[in-house]
Amino acid sequence: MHDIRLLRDQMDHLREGMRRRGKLEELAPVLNRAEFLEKERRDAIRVAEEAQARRNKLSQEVAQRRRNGENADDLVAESRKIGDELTALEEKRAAVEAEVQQILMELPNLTLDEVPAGGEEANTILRTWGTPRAGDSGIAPHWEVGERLGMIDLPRGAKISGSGFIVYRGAGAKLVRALMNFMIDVHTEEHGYEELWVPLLVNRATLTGTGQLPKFEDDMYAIADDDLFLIPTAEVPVTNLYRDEILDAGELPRSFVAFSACFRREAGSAGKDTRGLLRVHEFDKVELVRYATPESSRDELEVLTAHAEKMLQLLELPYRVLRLAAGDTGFSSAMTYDLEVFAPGVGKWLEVSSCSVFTDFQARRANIRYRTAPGEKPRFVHTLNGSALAFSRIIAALFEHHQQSDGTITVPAALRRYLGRDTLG
RNA sequence: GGCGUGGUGGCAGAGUGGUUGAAUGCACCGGUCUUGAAAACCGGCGGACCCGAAAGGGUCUCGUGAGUUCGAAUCUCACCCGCGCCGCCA
Repeated sequence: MHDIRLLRDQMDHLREGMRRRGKLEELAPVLNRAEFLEKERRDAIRVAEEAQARRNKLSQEVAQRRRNGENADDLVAESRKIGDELTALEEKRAAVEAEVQQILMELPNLTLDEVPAGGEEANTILRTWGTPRAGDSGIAPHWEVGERLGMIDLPRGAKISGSGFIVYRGAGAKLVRALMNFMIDVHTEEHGYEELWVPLLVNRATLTGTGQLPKFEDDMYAIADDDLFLIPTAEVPVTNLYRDEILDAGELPRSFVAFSACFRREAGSAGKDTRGLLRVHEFDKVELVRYATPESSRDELEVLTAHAEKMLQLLELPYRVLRLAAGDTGFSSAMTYDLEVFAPGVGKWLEVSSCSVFTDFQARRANIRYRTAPGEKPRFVHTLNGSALAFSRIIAALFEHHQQSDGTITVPAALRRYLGRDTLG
């Protein structure tokens, strides 16, 4: 969420930000409305507070007179009149505030200056690591390998839950467990992250904090009876860990790693990547989250991204790093790098990580602050997160990139001790 | 799920309708003292918002939201959360 003060003195900045995301046309009327409402809001506050101040004074005089045994009926009558005024003023203030708040909650974050304007076509490849295998060299797609080797069972996943739900079995199931331990171990032991294990069901306040609500309710699985939602990513519970708290400057930066299942309805994506493991409703992921100061957050994005890249290097999977253009950058993010790994069986680059800095956008929503020094005013922290990594697509890439001509799969060295073998199949 | 009980500032803990944003203690910050530190003493010390160039002034905030009242931390109702016991349960 943006600072409401932007509506007073930085409307141009706000409009420019929306333009870079390609949303100005859509949002211009909303921005104008918000600018007007913010003026109304402050006006209503001022008038109401003046009335309240008058009433408070009268109440004290009433108390004073009563103590002296004097009559105060006239003051009481006047005070009551102010009370009626206040009720009306409050109503107006609440209505205006609710509307401006609603608008503010649904405006995407401003991207950093270095983020190019434009949509997906304006994304740029920053660097590539490793050598992708040719996509036409007879490499079987991961679902064929997985089924042939008895490691994934898509028909039964569909039977149990529906399409887009996977059953891993045998060495495939163990691979999931191995990936989890491997990734968490590297991040805790080599990158200094604190390990967390978090709830998969969260409440509305939590989802509002990270930006999924109110705008993206339809993208999530909901438990209506309890007003809870299945998390789309561990970012949600982890970032909200310190919601409504004030940290000491000495505690920053803080970094957390958490494994979780992730649930996505993928509303509106019917027909895309329907085969195999590429786009599913439930997948597993190891997520990194960092809390940083505003001064360091930009640099921390590089650190975070390097940590995610490290995992791909250890898994010996060729990948490329994309700088997303403003229009392709997520709602809450100010700048995002996507990591894409090449899967030669399907001949596609697969997004396996998205590393973002959110500036104070999430922190303001979630009210996560820190104090630079004792006695100083609290400031909002900056939050970052990135997948490191998303399992199902990584498994697809492992099955395809490390596929041998005899149909077996070579296990990357770093993963062998977790899996207990160096070949699958 | 049932019954009971409780939610006050960073923590502990007073306060049951009127100068209470809130005693007191601890913690924290500044100062005096000290070679230095500790102790002692003095002072300060929640957050959000509005007006203002600033100085400063004002409003809100005692789990959340409604209500009673001229006036609510204090009274009423609903909800949320904690704790205890019972029930159920991986």
